[in-house]
Amino acid sequence: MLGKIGGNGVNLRELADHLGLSQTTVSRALNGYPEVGEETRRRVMEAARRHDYRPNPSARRLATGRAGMIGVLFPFDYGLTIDPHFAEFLAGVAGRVAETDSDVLIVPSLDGAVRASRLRAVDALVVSGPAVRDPRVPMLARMGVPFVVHGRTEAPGAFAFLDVDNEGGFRRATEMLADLGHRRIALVNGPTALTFARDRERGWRAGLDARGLQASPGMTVQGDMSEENGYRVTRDFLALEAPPTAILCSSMLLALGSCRAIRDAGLAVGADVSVVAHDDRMPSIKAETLVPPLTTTTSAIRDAGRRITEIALALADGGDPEAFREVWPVEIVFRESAGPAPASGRTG
Amino acid sequence: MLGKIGGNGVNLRELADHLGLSQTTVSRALNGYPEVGEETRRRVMEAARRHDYRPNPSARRLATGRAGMIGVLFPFDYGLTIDPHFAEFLAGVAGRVAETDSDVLIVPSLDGAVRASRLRAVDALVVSGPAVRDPRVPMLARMGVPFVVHGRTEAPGAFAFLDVDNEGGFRRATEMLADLGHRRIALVNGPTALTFARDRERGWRAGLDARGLQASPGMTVQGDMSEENGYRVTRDFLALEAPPTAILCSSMLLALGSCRAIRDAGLAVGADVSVVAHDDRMPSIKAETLVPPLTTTTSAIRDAGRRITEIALALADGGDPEAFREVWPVEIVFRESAGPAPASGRTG
DNA sequence: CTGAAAGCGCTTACAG
DNA sequence: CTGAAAGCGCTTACAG
Repeated sequence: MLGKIGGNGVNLRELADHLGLSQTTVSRALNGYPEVGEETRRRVMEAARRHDYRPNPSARRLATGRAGMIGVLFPFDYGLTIDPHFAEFLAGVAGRVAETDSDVLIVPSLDGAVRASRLRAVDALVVSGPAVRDPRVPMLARMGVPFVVHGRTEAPGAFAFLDVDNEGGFRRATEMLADLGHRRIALVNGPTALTFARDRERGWRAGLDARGLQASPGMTVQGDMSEENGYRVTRDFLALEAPPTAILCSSMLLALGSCRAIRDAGLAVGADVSVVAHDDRMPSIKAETLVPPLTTTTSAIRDAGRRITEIALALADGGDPEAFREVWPVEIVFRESAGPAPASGRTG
Repeated sequence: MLGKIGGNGVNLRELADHLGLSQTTVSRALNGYPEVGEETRRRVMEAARRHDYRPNPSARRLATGRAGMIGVLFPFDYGLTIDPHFAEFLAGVAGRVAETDSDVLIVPSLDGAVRASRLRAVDALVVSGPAVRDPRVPMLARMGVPFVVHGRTEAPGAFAFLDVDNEGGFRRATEMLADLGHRRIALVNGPTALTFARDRERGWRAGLDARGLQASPGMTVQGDMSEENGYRVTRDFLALEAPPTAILCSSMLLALGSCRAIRDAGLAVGADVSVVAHDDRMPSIKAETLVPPLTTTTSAIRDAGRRITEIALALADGGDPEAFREVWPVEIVFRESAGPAPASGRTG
């Protein structure tokens, strides 16, 4: 009883019996094999439709050895604050998978024997939100599951990944701010245990360095990617004796909080304090419609989800991981939230 | 080759041969059946560990008839703006499922024969973000797949659901604002094709009605649940000849935009225009840390995800859908963003 | 173009 | 407490 799922209609044998054909022929007709007679195929298709025949996925998987599923591993810090960007990323993955005959399996964590065994149910895995030292990557490599990482990690081996150029983007943004006369440029970052945050900090340092500026330790803070944290951190920055005149934020939500703190301090975003944020292009927060519109480093996370799924699909088909190591450029979109440093800011 | 997944270790037969036992006994030992000898079980467990034996999920599913998977249907409006709340909801679902030996399967849409057939791979389904007239619900009922809806829908039949009292929450919030002297209370809502938005509008109307106020058509707007839309709608409200003195927002993101528009207009949130928002308790935007802290109607969407998963699990075990029809209360948390109507507001 | 049969890797009555 | 055997519902060489 329990085992009967989905109103359990007919199975292949019953359908074949009904048609007076063999399971072989019916199976071939249904799966579009060329060697089936025109008329036979028509009859089979028609009967399948009429009896609402739906093949048992487990049986098919067992017979073919293909799971027909792409797994998605939650971001590394799952459990605390699930990053809202993940929804957008997942939408990209699911949208692409929906164009195939596979499905998406969510794998919250790799802990536990049960969970690990479940990985056999998957043709390839997408690892989202990797940490700099991410234990999941060597674990997957050891298990021999094909996988592709959204971002990078320090594990040895030529695993597949798709990353955006976080370091380059933040380096250029920092240089741009320096070129606008800013001398104290702060960075409100995510947890640097995560690769994207580590790389953005590197970019920030490199940018300062390139312009002969000091990366003073008090000028970067890492933490939650929340509106609240953006506010709190910025408020503290502005209370400094020598406050930053420009602030880089690792997400739009952080930037929203940052702008709020700036206004609360009676300052104007853009004029008194410049703000540049990284924009993953979540439709729910648009940089161009804020007031003032936000200057951003940007890359569409949904597109990354789509592309990474294509890689996962290719790996599932036996593709070579080394062939899939992509770094997408990060664009800088200049809007009004970034401007020349105020006069007082130049004297540092 | 292709079919070989996850480094394909030993299978049950090989493990049994190696141990000099039957597949029957090994299977029973592994699955914790009581009739296995103490010593035998130890040997089996040990060998399984040493050979990294991981049972083939498809074979197990085929044999037992249980999929070991809970499906999650994307919200109705998937494809356009995927609601960031969905990430939080999914975290609740995935967290609860992870405590079982099942997994989460994402089902973006019910379109297409392939997709529909995939539903057989699932023991029960969670339908998120239902529309008032949601074609997916009758479709699932017809197919006989056990399912539970997050929210309600108008389909006939005693399907399982878990909803929060959107109507009651917004009714009470509206009454509260009216009791504070507000006469023009606006509603910035999501698309009323979706049940939660329809119900909140109903609550708003009921609240106005209860206090003898008119629900003028210009005082509610539905649309995207984005920061931008909150801003745009509120800006338009404030440009009215008789602008609202209080605004209800259907999400925190809308409220963020709304507050921004209010401040842009040179007005103070709380003093000049009261704002009340619905808070699903996304960790990334906290009502209590905004300035001023936001008065909210609130219910934790992650908890709903957990509970709805328990319902889905129960349905998968043959539970009666009629036994699972829950409406959770919506609390009102009073903070500083809502206050008495300004003097000019009382004259309407 | 069609079919009989083996096989995918498990679980589970049934028998001992 | 253990095992031989059937069965879950497909796919796919192999033979014709």
